[in-house]
Amino acid sequence: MDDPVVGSKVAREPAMTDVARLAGVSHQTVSRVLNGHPNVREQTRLRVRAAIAELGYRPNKAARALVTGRTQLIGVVAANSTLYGPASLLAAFELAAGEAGFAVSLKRVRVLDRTSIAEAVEHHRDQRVAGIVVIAPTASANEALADVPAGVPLVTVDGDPERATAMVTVDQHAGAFEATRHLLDAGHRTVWHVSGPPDWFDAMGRVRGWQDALAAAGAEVPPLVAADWSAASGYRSGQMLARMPEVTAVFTANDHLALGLLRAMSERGRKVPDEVSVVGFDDVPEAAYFIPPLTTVRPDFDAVARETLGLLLAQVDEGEVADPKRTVPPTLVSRDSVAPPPA
Amino acid sequence: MDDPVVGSKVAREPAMTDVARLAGVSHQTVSRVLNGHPNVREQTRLRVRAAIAELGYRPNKAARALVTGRTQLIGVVAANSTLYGPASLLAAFELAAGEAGFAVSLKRVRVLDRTSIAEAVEHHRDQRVAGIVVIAPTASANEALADVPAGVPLVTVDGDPERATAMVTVDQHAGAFEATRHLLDAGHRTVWHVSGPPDWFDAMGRVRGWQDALAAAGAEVPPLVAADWSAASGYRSGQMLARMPEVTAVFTANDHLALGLLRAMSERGRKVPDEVSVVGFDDVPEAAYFIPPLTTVRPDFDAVARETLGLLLAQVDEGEVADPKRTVPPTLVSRDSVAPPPA
DNA sequence: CCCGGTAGTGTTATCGCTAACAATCAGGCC
DNA sequence: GGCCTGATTGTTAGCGATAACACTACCGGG
Repeated sequence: MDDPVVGSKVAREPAMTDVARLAGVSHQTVSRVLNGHPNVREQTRLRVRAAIAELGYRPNKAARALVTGRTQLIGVVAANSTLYGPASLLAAFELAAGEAGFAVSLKRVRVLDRTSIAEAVEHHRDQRVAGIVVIAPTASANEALADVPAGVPLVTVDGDPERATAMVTVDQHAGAFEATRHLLDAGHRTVWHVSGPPDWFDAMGRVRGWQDALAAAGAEVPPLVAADWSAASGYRSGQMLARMPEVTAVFTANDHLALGLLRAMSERGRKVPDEVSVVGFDDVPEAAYFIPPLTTVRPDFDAVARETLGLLLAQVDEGEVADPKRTVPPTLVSRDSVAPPPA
Repeated sequence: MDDPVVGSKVAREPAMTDVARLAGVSHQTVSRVLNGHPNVREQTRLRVRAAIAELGYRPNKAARALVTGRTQLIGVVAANSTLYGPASLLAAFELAAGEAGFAVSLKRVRVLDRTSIAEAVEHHRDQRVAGIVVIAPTASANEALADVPAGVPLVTVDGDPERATAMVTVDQHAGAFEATRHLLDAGHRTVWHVSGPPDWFDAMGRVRGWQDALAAAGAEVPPLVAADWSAASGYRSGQMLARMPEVTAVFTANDHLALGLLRAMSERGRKVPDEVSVVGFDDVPEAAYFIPPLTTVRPDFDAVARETLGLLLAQVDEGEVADPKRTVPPTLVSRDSVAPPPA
């Protein structure tokens, strides 16, 4: 007897016709009220609203999507990564999209290769999403985007700055430039760089920013120390750099590399910042509690998210956008890991 | 002239009838092929598949959802947090769901309060999701779940262990118990604990595991040091504990607390692990590169994700599940932050 | 007084799919 | 041969919304 039955049929979710019947109007009028159509008498509108409330009616999005051919859904493709940058970006975007009334359908891929990304994009197209956002920080992801047919609103985040398509990125070059100049300004003759993986655009942008800052200052460009994003590789790089007395300043491509480097320096007895200065990138929440507190570059993920959403919605509404590339400058956060070089 | 037109009508996405016409069958037969219905002749099946491929046909999910009343969508509600635990859980779940053929619709909320969660759940119900997963690690989130009407398949992750509803959690108690016992086994007379925020179930479970391990060993229970999850509060707690010579072993509720604590110990000249042993919780990727490498407890997020998905799908298929609570035990990862107490 | 315009509302067709049932055909059995 | 059975396929009727158009008052102007 617990089954919700009315008469002989099982109760189902109320539909527009149920509301219409209760309010004594046609279902079309209910639709007009729901969509804010102007030509509905105030009194009718109120009756319909009351009926909606009474029945607990909720519009069926599938039906609407079927007839309009659109959804209020944004598809996001991201790597299965908990790296701080991508994860923060994702969270910021989901929040921004949600607050703009869009649902976010997320597809994680194990690897950012052509097949996976193509599949994820197809998956979203199957769902008839309004637009797609791809977090594509690697070269392989970039290639995959070539396969995406035009006509689908699509914004790339953290992708290849050379691409002509719609894209939003953190200004890696400016951040790295500023980090490097900050170290030079402290009096260091040059700055070493521990870089991220070479197939990441973020990493490459930071390398170029570093190089350009050195060049602008007329400083010697030391060999690049290639690593990945992990504390482990930062540690290995640090073990090498710690043995070289001429190394007095290091800019690492992210904070976790810096963490590993700090440990290597500490093990070798090289004091930071007295003997070696270090600047990171990302400003992870715990960076202020490294030993010593880390000077680093903070990207504005909220701004990237807002720009991304704006660009995507502009494409949805207008089809094409004139200048579809946005760059968001990061800021330097100064803490205790930078000092003048030893005399 | 660039518009894709055929005859006098603008080309639209091919529908089932287009496939049917090309294959010389009825649209229903196409539907049967798509849904793997048994009674279709092999030859017909092949003709239909060929037509599908030729047209690049993709089924319209909105139409299917409309008629079946179901979707292949799972709604997830999560806080807008980049804390390692919740973020990893989320990523693992999204991947698992995706590989099981489900799309994930994600709704982030700024705060885990009653209103936000209720709204997020409504949002998902509007979308007619097949089921909902709420990552509800705090007391406030737990309250909000009381408002969710029965009948919607729903699984809580990291929620209140006392709740009777479907839930999957990391076994906080077991992890904390093991961490504490590991320190006692090393010879420490007792173990101090720096806890997470008291409104988090994770934090409370870890506190109880710690207490029970001390009680089981007949060790004295020192006062609890209450903190939040941040390295900052770990640092503050560490500044206090570093001054107390009787403190030789500390279990922190997560790795970032441990990081802050390590820095405070280092500043005060208390050597880890020679004078003070430390165990964390989470096994963040960089924990192996703390100074010293951190012994910690590693939750199995992939297993939690799998259990969650399994439980949710079981509810979708069977309505009710007999024993809807799953606990996933974590494992201790031993590194260099634990040693016997100083003589 | 008739006409056209406009506000407000209803009627009907349609989106693309699945469910239910009907129709057809072949083979086996009496 | 006629009938039953099962495999295969087609026909029809919705699902719940929007779009297009039709209809009814009511208004003012000629």
